[in-house]
Amino acid sequence: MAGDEEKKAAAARNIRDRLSADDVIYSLAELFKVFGDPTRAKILQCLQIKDLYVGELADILEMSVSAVSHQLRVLRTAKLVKGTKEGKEVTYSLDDDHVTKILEFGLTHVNEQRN
Amino acid sequence: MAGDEEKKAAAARNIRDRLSADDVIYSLAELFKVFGDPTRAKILQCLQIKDLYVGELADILEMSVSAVSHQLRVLRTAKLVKGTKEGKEVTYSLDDDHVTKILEFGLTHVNEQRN
DNA sequence: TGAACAGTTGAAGAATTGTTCAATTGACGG
DNA sequence: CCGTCAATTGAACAATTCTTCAACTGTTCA
Repeated sequence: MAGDEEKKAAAARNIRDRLSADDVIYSLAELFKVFGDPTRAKILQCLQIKDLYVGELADILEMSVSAVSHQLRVLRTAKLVKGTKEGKEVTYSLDDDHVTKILEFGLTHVNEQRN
Repeated sequence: MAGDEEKKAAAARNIRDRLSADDVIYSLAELFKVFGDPTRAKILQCLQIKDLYVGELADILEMSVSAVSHQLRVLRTAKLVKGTKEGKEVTYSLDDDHVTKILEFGLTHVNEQRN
């Protein structure tokens, strides 16, 4: 059949047009990528409990201050946390209402998966 | 002060003990990592619309069948999609109630961030 | 001023990731 | 059985990621 390829292409276009715009998808993936690292997930969990400064986070996670700081930069760039300088220390806190919900949701999923 | 270091360590331990167990955190990060790639996010969105077989997905995403298949393997491993062989074709569908909600949630977040 | 401390930054290296290409498996029709 | 089509797989490669180390900025306090 001759128009077969065209039909397939039209069907593909139909679905493709219903997806989110490319830049939205990229932002979405970017967001999830930030959550997709154990260190960052832990940092976010810590900050759910209370605001903390970098040295404290390093102690809790048993990691170098430098490593923690690098990850905090990623979280800052994603606007998920913010740091405010207080004297020598920089205290970090969650900067986004969604963080808690997203983590919660993921945890629910993971726990259910575990049965 | 001598007991200062000990106090800090105790405080750190206190917070650390309230975090999710390490393997839970790892699973959590692993889950988000799967969502953290544009191609996979698109595949999931496609399968939200309707079940599709590999060739169709390749057409929609304008990618090679091989590339799509590799990503489907990742999604399968994460138990987010499942494939069922029907003749020569393998039809894929979402295998998890949470997928839609997680994507939805992420999209809401991304859209709000955009203002 | 300068020593000590908190944090950030950049370069470097190992490890992981996503795509491509070629080879392979498995199902179907002649 | 053979050729074809759909899909999976493994090796290879470039690109990205995460941690470490060393150097640096900036603040405090003596």
